Amino acid sequence: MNFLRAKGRPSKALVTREKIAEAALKIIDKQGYEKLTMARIAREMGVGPSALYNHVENKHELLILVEDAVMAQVDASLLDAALAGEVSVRYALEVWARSYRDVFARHYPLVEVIASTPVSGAPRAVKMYEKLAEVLAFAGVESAQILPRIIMLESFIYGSAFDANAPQEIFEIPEDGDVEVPYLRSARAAWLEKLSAAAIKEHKAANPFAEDPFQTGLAALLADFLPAVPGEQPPSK
Amino acid sequence: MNFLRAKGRPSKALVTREKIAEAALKIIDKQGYEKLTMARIAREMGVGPSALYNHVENKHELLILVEDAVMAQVDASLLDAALAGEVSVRYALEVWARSYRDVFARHYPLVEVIASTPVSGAPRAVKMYEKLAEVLAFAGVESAQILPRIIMLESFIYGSAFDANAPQEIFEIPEDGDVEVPYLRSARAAWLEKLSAAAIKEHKAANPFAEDPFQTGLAALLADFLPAVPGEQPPSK
DNA sequence: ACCTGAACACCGTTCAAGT
DNA sequence: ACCTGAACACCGTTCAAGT
Repeated sequence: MNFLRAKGRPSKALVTREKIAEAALKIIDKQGYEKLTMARIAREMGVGPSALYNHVENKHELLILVEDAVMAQVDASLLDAALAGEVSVRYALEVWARSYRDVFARHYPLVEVIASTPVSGAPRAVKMYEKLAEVLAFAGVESAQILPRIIMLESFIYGSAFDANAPQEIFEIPEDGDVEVPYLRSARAAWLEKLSAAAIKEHKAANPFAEDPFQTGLAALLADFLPAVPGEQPPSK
Repeated sequence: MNFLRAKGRPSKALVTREKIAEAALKIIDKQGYEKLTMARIAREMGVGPSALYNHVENKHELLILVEDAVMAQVDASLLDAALAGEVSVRYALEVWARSYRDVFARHYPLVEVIASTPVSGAPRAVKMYEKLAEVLAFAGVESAQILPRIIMLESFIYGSAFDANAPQEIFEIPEDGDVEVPYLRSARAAWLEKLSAAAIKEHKAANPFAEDPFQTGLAALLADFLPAVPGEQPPSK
């Protein structure tokens, strides 16, 4: 692979777990997840593919490394602000959730990894969950309810990350179809008309159709376990 | 591959799209998604792998076939009952959503396929969406709100399907870790204690921890856009 | 301990040849 | 139109050899 380096152990380690995550993220950003192969990651680092196996057990473990790095991109700064009493818990969780969804919309192949792997392998993910648990406790959520509320929010966020990646035409039905779908067709037309007026041109998410479902759902889930804040305006619908 | 059959076109087609989906589901049920390869599907049908390419463009298109077959396993019978006025829309959607989640918890690798592929390629999925749109219209949801409410529910269902597959120990943190996570640890302990009393032994879902987040979240999302039914008891928390 | 380089058992997919 | 069978360009992973 590398024609300049002799065989055998180099005087200084060429590969580290941090450098692997870094190289992987570079490839993901530039070429996408389909191109994320052991060979490409190794090439990006200037070593042979087998060199990676001195630092990770297999590709799944490598993806956990990437997951943890991606987790650190989530904006959890308002969670601290909420603990300091500077913003409401409701608002802090809304901003956090939106950032979480946006980050994993770009990295949706990792959702399966996070959802199926013990968090303990991803220290920065653990840190985020710890902060979240603290915020919910601070907000008065009873102890046994903290984890199920976090999981509830996360489930919605993960699903919404997928939805944000959906093509705009996902609910488009060709006219010539042999089945009649009048309700679906008119529902889509009505929504499209409403959207084209406002949200499409600003398209906050990748998919403008993803905005309302996420915003409305998030507000409903938060309202369910957070006490209403007096003087705060209710989420606009 | 098959040593008994001569080359060339057989008198009767050996492969059809229906048979492909059938063979794929058989493999998924018995060996799981990791083992779902073109070669194995072909082998199950007694043909060579390349024979499949006369019926599907590529593996992704094959997965859409599977998706559509799996969609048909979702229990949508109560949606009809709701339209007939036999049960409340709320209850019908709850049963539908639970079935949907259970089915795709078993088939979570398909979630990415559904979420990223136009529904028009999956006729049975279209049928389900049409029925859903009709039910929401029947319940008085305004036209432009029907599709965003469906997507909102679906996002939560997909995320919950992943969560149902999570290992029980996903939030377990080893004692010897170098980071302190007191809030997360006590939140987990409190929930575990509450759960072990009741839900663990009956474990409706694969993962008993998935039950409360799903039930509570679903109720909150439904309550947000369905008018309260007088005389119906509110969802127990 | 940590690299190289060859090798292995698979993947999905293509395509000429055949009826 | 629809199959076979050989082939291709990859995959992730293993392991002896080397320092």
